[in-house]
Amino acid sequence: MRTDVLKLKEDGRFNGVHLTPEELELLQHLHEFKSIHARNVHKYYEITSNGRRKGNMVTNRLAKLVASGILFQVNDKEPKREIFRPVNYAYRLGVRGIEVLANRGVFSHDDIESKKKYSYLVNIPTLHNMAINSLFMEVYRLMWERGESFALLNVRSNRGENHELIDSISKGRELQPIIPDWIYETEQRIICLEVDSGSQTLGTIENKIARYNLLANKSSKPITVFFSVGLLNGADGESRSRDRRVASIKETLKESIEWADGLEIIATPSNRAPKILHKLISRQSAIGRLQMKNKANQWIMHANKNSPAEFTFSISQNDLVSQKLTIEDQYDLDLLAEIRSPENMKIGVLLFMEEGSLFSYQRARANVKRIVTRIYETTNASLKTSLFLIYENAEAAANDVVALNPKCEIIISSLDEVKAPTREDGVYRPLATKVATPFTRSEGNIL
DNA sequence: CACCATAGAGACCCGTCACA
DNA sequence: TGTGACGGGTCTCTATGGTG
Repeated sequence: MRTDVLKLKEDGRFNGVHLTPEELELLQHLHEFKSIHARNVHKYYEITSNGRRKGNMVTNRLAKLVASGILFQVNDKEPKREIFRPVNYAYRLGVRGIEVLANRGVFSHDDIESKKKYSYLVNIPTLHNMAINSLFMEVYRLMWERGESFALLNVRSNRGENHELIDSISKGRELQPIIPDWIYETEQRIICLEVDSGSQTLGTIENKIARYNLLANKSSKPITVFFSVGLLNGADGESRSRDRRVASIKETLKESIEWADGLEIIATPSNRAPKILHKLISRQSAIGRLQMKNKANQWIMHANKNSPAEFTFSISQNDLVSQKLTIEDQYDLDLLAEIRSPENMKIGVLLFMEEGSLFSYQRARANVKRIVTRIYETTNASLKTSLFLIYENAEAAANDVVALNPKCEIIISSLDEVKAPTREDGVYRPLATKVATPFTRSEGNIL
């Protein structure tokens, strides 16, 4: 017998109903989102039932909640329409749902009447809002699978305009107010979500980032701006243009930009957004420069240990290269490696990369330029120097959009791959996925 | 009189089906 | 995805009557 359900009685207007804790939480999300597309409500039930409830079972349950006044169903049916069009359904809080939340202290009892009065204005979510909500649900799924919750992680999830940071800035009038599509606030950072359908000009994006930069200067907590590009989550037809859009957002930022302390910018295609966002939400602290150097060092060690004897990977002792390429600024490389085989030798400029990170991208871009201008153009060509972009895992390495022109050799690798470098056939392949053109990659030898 | 055990009625839950 | 209908199963409420 469940003792954690909230029991509501039949009251003349509405049927009685028992609400589970998960359903009460759903009501809170519904309060924040104002309305949620039926598809996403179904997703929520599927997640919280560990996949047991789906399809009609959920529909039935929702009908129950509607009959008991907890939810209200909205749709975009049109009375007379000859052309068939699938009907969209969405749910918002019903009158009793509003009362339940007030009783639980989500908002004050004084607000009940106005909320009831204006709830009819809430309609089917727009595509844009649906995308924000879909992303929310996918992050929720990842959290659920790991036994996490917003409460446990101490994360607040809010509509952008409801956040006091945005409030205080708008009041001061020092800034044209900027309202994120959504805000996730963790103990460590404030994540401002921007869902990008590609309709804004790059100038607008640039302007937005500039304002976030100012905002970050005023905020006591580090700010992460998260661009999720694309409205449809799984659709592949979209993916090519999505990658290009991500690339141009990343390219927007000039190298000379002065980053505010604690400002971090992420740009990613929407299909990768849930994983990256979840990592940001659940991760306790950001990766600092020392850790990046450490990761690069790990890569060298694992690569050396797991490669056949004729290959050696070591930290470079070459002073000449080191003097030319090590520049102590924000784009500085993590480590210089030396890779040797009996016949060959190559210098690797190692950067630890985080998927989606604009900062990582800028470092990569700056280091390509450094290799070209400081090595290729000023020393004799016998010294081969390549840029190595090292990711935490193979998935991140494969999916990050790094649309660079390979003016020098750019090799994509990951810690995963050097930890377990042999494939099924037992043949060691020096892992070398190379950037062929900004949007294509090829396989090749490491030397 | 306060308290407890019990049993039946009704409320609610869940999954399934056909069909729109 | 939705609606409406079905039916078995569980839980809750309440009336009733016995007991110390």
